[in-house]
Amino acid sequence: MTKYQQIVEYIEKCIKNEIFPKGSAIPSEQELGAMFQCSRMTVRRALDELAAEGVVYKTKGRGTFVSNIAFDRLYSLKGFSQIMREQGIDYSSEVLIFEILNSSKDVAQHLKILQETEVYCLKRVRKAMGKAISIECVYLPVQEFPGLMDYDFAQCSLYETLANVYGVKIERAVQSISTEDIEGEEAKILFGKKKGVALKSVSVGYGKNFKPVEYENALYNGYKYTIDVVIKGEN
Amino acid sequence: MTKYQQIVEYIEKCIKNEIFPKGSAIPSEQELGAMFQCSRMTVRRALDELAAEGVVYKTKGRGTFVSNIAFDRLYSLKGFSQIMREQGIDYSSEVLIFEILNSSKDVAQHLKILQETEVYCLKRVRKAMGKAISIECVYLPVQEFPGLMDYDFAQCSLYETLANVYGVKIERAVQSISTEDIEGEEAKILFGKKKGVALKSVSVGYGKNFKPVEYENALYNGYKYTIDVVIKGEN
DNA sequence: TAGTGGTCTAGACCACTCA
DNA sequence: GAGTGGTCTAGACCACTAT
Repeated sequence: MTKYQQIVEYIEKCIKNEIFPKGSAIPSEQELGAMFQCSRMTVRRALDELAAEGVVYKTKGRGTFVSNIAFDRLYSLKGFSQIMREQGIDYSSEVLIFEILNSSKDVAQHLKILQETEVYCLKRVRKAMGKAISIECVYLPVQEFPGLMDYDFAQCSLYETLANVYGVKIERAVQSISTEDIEGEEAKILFGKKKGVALKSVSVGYGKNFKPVEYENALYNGYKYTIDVVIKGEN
Repeated sequence: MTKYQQIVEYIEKCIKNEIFPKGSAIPSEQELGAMFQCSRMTVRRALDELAAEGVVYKTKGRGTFVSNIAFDRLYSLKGFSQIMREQGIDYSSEVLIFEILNSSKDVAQHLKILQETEVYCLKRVRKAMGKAISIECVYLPVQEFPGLMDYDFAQCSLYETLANVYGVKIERAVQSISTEDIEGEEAKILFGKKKGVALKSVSVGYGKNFKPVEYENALYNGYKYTIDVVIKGEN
């Protein structure tokens, strides 16, 4: 573990234990440098990281202060399983479709691949406490993830499988949210009715080299579920 | 302008002019240091900023490369006026309510102020090309923004007024998106019907010291309008 | 083996805030 | 005027990638 990571951890711990209470000043860069026997640049590296996360904020000429709000480190980009597990919610997934097909124009465009290229199509119903929350359909290029069909995604987390088995982590995603009239099977699953208005999310997840990894199309019961987002400004 | 900002600008310009094409390696940190007559640390400061924005990505032992996707620098956090202007869309706003009232419990909690504290309530209809897109209701503490009633927010951008007049910039926001049944006046404005299902956005904007600045409650016609979001991972 | 980015040092000068 | 964060230097060693 590097020195600046140690400093980050130390400060996070102090904030959590309220040794550095919310709104208070933390030790100056010089003091921290003395504490950790390191140069000021190393301390700055740590503080800049904490400032980018919103844990602290800096004011020139005054000092560095603990933020009054604790944002989640990464609000979304977690995947359903992780979010549910963290919140201690009893969840499950039901696989409706898992197959290989030739990509449509829409899917190909979003994944930046040629039309008719083979893609996995994984359609699942997400449930929390036994009730359907969303119907989610994910497309991934077969070429990038050979052997994905061996996994049972009623049990496995897709995000975790991509990360652990293929070493691919979603670094960034672009999501568009709208409403959509739905009926038939989907309406029945989400609302228990013949027709309804769903919260629709279309998103593309990008990997390390900013190459599209997954294209996802999800319908939520927007009366029971909200999509939460943290939006960050410059810096 | 600082040196690292000059380097950032130079690289952004080269990428835009395709002097550094997408996917290609940009000059190494040493080379850039020689070009700009500066130390490697200064170059790194510039490259780290570009990497955080997703403009370039770095790989240890290989080099720094131009990303294949260009994300907007700040996707949201712009406010309605700015987004519309950037996209060249003809827009307008109609003020339904602009008054000072004592904050409800809900508003007080989100703004982290005492209940019954005076807040501005600004309710506007947002229109693009003459058609209503959203009904937006913003609450701001009166104490922080004395004299706000002097402005006509049918014409002025709220975000720009906060920034230019009061020096307050929204640095971060948390937004929750869901669906909501609406009827009466609101349904008539958004859908031209007696009833409808709207895309509902509840958000809190935070300023420099992560103090809540504004609490906003908006209803969108989710059939005509989508909420777009960029979600970033760690780093 | 040569080149790259990742980490780190021990200084320096500046603009800013606050008493 | 003392202290703070913002910027910058001119080196250093390391782990990693490529050939």
